[in-house]
Amino acid sequence: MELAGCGPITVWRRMLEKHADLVDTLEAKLRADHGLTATEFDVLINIPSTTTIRHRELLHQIVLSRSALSRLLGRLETRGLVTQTSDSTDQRGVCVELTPDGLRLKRESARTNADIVRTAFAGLTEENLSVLLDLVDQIQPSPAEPNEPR
Amino acid sequence: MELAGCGPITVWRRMLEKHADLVDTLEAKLRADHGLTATEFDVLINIPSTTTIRHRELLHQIVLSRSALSRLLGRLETRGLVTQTSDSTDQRGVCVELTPDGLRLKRESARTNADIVRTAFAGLTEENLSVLLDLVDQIQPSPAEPNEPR
DNA sequence: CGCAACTTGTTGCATTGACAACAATTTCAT
DNA sequence: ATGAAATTGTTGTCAATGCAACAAGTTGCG
Repeated sequence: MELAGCGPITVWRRMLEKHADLVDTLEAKLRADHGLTATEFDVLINIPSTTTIRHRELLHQIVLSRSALSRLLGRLETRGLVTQTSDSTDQRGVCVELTPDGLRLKRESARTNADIVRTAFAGLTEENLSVLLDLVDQIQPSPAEPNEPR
Repeated sequence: MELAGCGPITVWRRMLEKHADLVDTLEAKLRADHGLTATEFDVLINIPSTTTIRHRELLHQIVLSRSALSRLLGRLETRGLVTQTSDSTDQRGVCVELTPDGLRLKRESARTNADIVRTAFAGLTEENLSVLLDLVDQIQPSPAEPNEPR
């Protein structure tokens, strides 16, 4: 039997709630202040400021299908936030680069994001943060076993 | 300046990663073992086992638009997991009830879900869980201020 | 009563995402 | 070299979601 409110399921549920709350707050602010969805923000943040990056690389850093990324970058290009050029060393590849507008938006939205996160965590001391990080690291999801014994 | 790897942004990023990992694991298993999406699972879990519930009530407990809930319940009904009947005391309302199949699926999927969560948290002691819960509760997202000073 | 305002659920429409199929290119084994 | 296999990105198609508009029912104020 588990102590009142301290079983893993309870903790997980609470984490889910907090996660949803904070993500909602972040998405609302990014949308309102910068016209960005969470996914667009993630992509923007992962495009280097001073060089290009290939779709392939971006895919490793964010959670999105290739097709979704492809179309999302198309939208960003239409909005003038990035440019896409063929990789000269590998004709299959597409290099993405921030435009000046895109770079500005990246910086501004990153600041917005960081401000909100800092505010949310404002009640925790350095020590708290350190302990929290340590505990979170001890959560170990089994990595979705790919074995399907047919 | 923040200590190496202990700023709120770092902690938040790590929490995002763990969250995504665990959610992925849960979704994969629910899908594979029970043919349920995460949303369907959430809905199923929130339908009482021995009585009916109205759409309105369900909406308070899960994160979904009315239209999405309406259609999702339609799907569950088609699959024979729930029945929907008009509320006799309020003709606007729709009462949802689990079928025997739905009840069984609710129980089985809840067990699957709990097993995975428990496994993921297996490395944490009771004390750890308690501390983690406490720290998580101290995270306070500003509730997406609804003031739009036009 | 009687009509306006609210509540509740459904439907039309647009957006976004994943998966599968595809085309173009590169890599690798022979 | 040469053809098979792998990589990379795009496009077709479909499922799921949210918003707006709507229909039906309820409530409340006069």
